[in-house]
Amino acid sequence: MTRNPIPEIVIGRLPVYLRALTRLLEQGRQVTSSQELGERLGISAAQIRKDLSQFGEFGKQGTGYDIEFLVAKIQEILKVDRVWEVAVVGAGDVGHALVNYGGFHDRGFKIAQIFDNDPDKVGTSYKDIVVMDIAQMQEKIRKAGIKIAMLAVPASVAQEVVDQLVEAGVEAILNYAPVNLVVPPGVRVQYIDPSVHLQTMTYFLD
Amino acid sequence: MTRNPIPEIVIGRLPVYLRALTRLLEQGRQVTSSQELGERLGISAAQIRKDLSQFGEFGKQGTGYDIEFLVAKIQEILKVDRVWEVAVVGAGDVGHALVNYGGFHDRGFKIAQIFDNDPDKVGTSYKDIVVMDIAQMQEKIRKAGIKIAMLAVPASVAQEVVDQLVEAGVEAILNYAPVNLVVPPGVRVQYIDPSVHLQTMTYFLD
DNA sequence: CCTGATTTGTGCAACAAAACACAATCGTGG
DNA sequence: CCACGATTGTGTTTTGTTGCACAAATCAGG
Repeated sequence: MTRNPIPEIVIGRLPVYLRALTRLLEQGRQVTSSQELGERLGISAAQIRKDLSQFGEFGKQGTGYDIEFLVAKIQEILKVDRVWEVAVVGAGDVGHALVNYGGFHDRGFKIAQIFDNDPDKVGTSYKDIVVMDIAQMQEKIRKAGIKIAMLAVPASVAQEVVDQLVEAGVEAILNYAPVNLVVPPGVRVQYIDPSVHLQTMTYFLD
Repeated sequence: MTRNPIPEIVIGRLPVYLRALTRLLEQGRQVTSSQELGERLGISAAQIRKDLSQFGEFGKQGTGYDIEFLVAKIQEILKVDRVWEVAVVGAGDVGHALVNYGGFHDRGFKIAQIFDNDPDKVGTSYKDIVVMDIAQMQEKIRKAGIKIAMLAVPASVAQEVVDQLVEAGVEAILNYAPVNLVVPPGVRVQYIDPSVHLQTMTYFLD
């Protein structure tokens, strides 16, 4: 039952469910329950059931959830039942690690383009992808119809690059630069800043 | 004024405030308001005021907040008014990028130890830190009294390493491995998984 | 010293999320 | 083919979070 506006917090949990379910599949499991999943994720069983029920009835009473089926459903909901081309901006250590990372392939993403403004880097290859000049970024992204970018540039130029990305049609940005970004409505940003993550934990240390 | 149990969601916003305030300081600003801060962060002014008021009265009516003072207060609250030694486990691309990253220094963290199980990597230096064998991890971490670790190992061994870290006294883990970790009460985990972050955004794409 | 423009801190109301609890359903084993 | 244990989906209750609105405080200018 595709209900009206699904809370964003629910959407945020789906990738976590998906990751755990995929792992169960790899372990040869065929069926699981909200209880088992909840124990593994530290989430209540009721919450998992309610989250999933927002999108349909995927389980069987008395039995649980067929993992393969549920994985397919969540992939469909999250629109990762396809492969999205992604652009990486910034060919420093982070950009390098992202390009080398093998984990995107099975999860709906493929790094298609890399950009940097350093002439020494432009033209070199990361894996089988040639680093392009950031001056060509907008044209290349628009031409390829890329909607997703990962931003791994210095904080000082992040906002400027974001403005260009948005103008080129990008609608989802994973930001590794340690600054808040201002984007127009309809464009989403997710933040990865190790210091921020660490600082949320130090509060609880002695 | 209520110093009792502060909601975790509030704690999670403080590092973001801190980052923005620090940036304002760098720009030479001395005073700001909840309204200005809110506009920059996409958060309501009321929320910022309420969050901060959980810890004390840091602003001045009619004037706003003295940025330097507020930065100091938030650093104190988050316990990043000191420098925490951090251990990195896994000397692959991610571990490498973390060690090279210059952004920890001013934000309360210092990478003090790196571990890997690859004999080819053990003994080599990343920056000025020598990669140590993971076999010595528990001893080294315990001896140094390290409470914070960043985990950048393959998913298949992540839980096993975490168990060792916890046993060695680590209480906060920033996990780059794409798996959910099970930890005892009192130990905190934060997750960084680019695919998960991206998948929360694809839902909203066309 | 008074007035008006700001801006904080907060009580209260509105909204959102999580937990509870249970009828309905399913599969199994006797 | 019946009874029982397991498990879902969901209406209701409980708990938590956010937004609103305003008194109180502050400052600048005349």
